[in-house]
Amino acid sequence: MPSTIKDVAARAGVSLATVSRYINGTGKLRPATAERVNAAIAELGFRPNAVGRSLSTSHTKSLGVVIPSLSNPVFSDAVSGINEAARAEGYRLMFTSTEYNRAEEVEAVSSLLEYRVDGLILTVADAEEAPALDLLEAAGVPYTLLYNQSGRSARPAVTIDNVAAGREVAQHLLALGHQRLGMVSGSFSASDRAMARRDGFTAEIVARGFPAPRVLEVDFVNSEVEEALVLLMRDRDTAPTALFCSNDLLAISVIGALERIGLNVPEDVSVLGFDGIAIGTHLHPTLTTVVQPSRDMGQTATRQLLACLQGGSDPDTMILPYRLQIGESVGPAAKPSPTGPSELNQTK
Amino acid sequence: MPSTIKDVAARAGVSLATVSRYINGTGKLRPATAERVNAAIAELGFRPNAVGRSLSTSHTKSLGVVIPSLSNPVFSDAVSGINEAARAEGYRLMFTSTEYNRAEEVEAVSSLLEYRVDGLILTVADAEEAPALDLLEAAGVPYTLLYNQSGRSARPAVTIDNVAAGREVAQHLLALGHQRLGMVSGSFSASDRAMARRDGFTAEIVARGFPAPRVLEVDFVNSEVEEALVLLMRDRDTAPTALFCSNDLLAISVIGALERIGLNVPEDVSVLGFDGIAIGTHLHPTLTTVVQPSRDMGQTATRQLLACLQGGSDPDTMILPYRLQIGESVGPAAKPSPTGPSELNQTK
DNA sequence: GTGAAAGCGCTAACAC
DNA sequence: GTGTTAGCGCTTTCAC
Repeated sequence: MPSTIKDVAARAGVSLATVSRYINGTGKLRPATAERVNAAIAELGFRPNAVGRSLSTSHTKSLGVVIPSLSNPVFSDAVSGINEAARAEGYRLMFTSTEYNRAEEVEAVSSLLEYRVDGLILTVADAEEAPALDLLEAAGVPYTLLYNQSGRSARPAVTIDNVAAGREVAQHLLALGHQRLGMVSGSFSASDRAMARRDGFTAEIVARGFPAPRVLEVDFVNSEVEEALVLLMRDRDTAPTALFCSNDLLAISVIGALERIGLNVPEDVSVLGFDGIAIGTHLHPTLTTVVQPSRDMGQTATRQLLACLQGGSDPDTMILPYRLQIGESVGPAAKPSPTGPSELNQTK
Repeated sequence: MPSTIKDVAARAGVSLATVSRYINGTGKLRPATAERVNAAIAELGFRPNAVGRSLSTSHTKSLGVVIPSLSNPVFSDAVSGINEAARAEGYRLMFTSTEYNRAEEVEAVSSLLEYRVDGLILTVADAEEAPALDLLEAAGVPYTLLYNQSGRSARPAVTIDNVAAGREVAQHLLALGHQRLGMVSGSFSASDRAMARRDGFTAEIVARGFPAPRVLEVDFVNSEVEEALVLLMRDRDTAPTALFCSNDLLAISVIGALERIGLNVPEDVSVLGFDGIAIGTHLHPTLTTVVQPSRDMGQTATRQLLACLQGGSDPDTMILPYRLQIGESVGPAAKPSPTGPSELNQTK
């Protein structure tokens, strides 16, 4: 139904090739010709068909984006950055969220490959074990990982040093006098970065001669978080005095659950998050967290990928800086109460 | 570089048409033939080129999505819903966020039109005055608005009744004894729904014989919010005792600013938000807000649009239910303090 | 400076 | 059942 280059050519009394040249600015047109073409285009409301062009040029000027979820601001911020950087270079985004479903990863990538995106940016569950990435490599389509901890597999990624961040979190907590530390994480199998944070955290604690942290792996459902926490915190004399959460959303859940079971943050337990989502500074207590430059990471990944598309080289891994942001949710270790441990769940 | 149908045909010793039929399941193949084709596809790692198919069929199985920003959970939730519903029907998403920039709206739509998306879902600044939509209509590409208050222009939309919601907010506040009400909104020119909420809010208040609310229109920058609030709240005897914010993100800013200038929520001022973003229930005080079924709205819009694509009919407007959710950020009107108005900014 | 024509990968008549 | 062929809308040699 929309008009084609052919219609424009007929109307302007020139050939297809001339119209094409006019549109793409390739080759010089006599001013008079250009004017006639221009007029024809305007009169017809002609809009070049990118599908035809893509078939002909074998590139689509579009990028695939695959992320686990949009509900976490960490990802939506990154996508904002991707969007901005892509648009600046005239690229469109084909977007998919997998909802943390690994099977979706390969389905999404397959589909994006059929659409012949020029490159992709993605966050997968586990960069070491990702059929979706193998697919991409087999297809020879450039991509760059975002957030993923691409360990020994050496896959191109824009990320932070999650292990170092985990260590720094441990140091911070230890420096505040906490001796019994714990970690609460979402499913490790859905997040290689959570694993890396745990590894750094644990390593540092052990290296300093403290007992390895108790690690709670929870399915991200509120009720389950609360249940698990009741168990973990039952005996205040042995329970952790500080909890490192693998991400801010989880930290927020944890703080809520803790308060519901009668524990105050940070007086009774300190809670530290990860990601640095904007809302963290508006909470009470404000979140202490490791902030990742999400938007910037998205932009960087995109620019890098785009550079490779023009240049031909393959993307490299880039480690961006993180920053420990001090909030109110972490305090100094409480001195053991002289009157003995306080009771939990006094409501009953 | 990737293999084509032709390669597969050659390898399987059949014609292009046969391979095409196999892929699309159109027409019957002799089992033996099907097997050979299947083997050839596997051996070659063949993946059909959607660009070629689109050119041939003149549909792309892709939907355009244009929203103002991903930073507001209201939009990222909607996009999640869109993503889910689209994927269920085998459609891909071409995504753009305009960052509340109206010029971007038409640029995004133009570009999406070039890519020949089969339909679009979008939230524009103002549905009454949107060149981007005129473009779409001229092109005859089906679309449906999301969140927009498509007033007399009768453009197809999936939304809630923002006017009624505004009225209900007013009733709620009035019922709690508040007599001087205020509203804080982002730029009205960037949000027809904010206008509608204000209109309903104001109309109800005036209809009940109370003075029209003071309306603050702020550019969404924290410092500006605080400044404006200082002015508005200077004289506690005449200042509003309850503030209706046009969205939750703004409400959160407002609560923060209020506390910074020494006013407690809800003791000194009640604050009511709009949208029902998930984080609202984790704040202190928890947000009282009008919740929109964002994810559901995204899904509904998508399903409706998709139905039209198959059916041929044009999308209709659907008004979904909203729900006033009571939180702690709104309390009963404070009795005038017997000792006179409290001082502001006592910190200095 | 401009035109003619081949071809990008696929689908859909239309034959056989 | 399966093959042939003509496009879909565009870009791009290669002539002129």
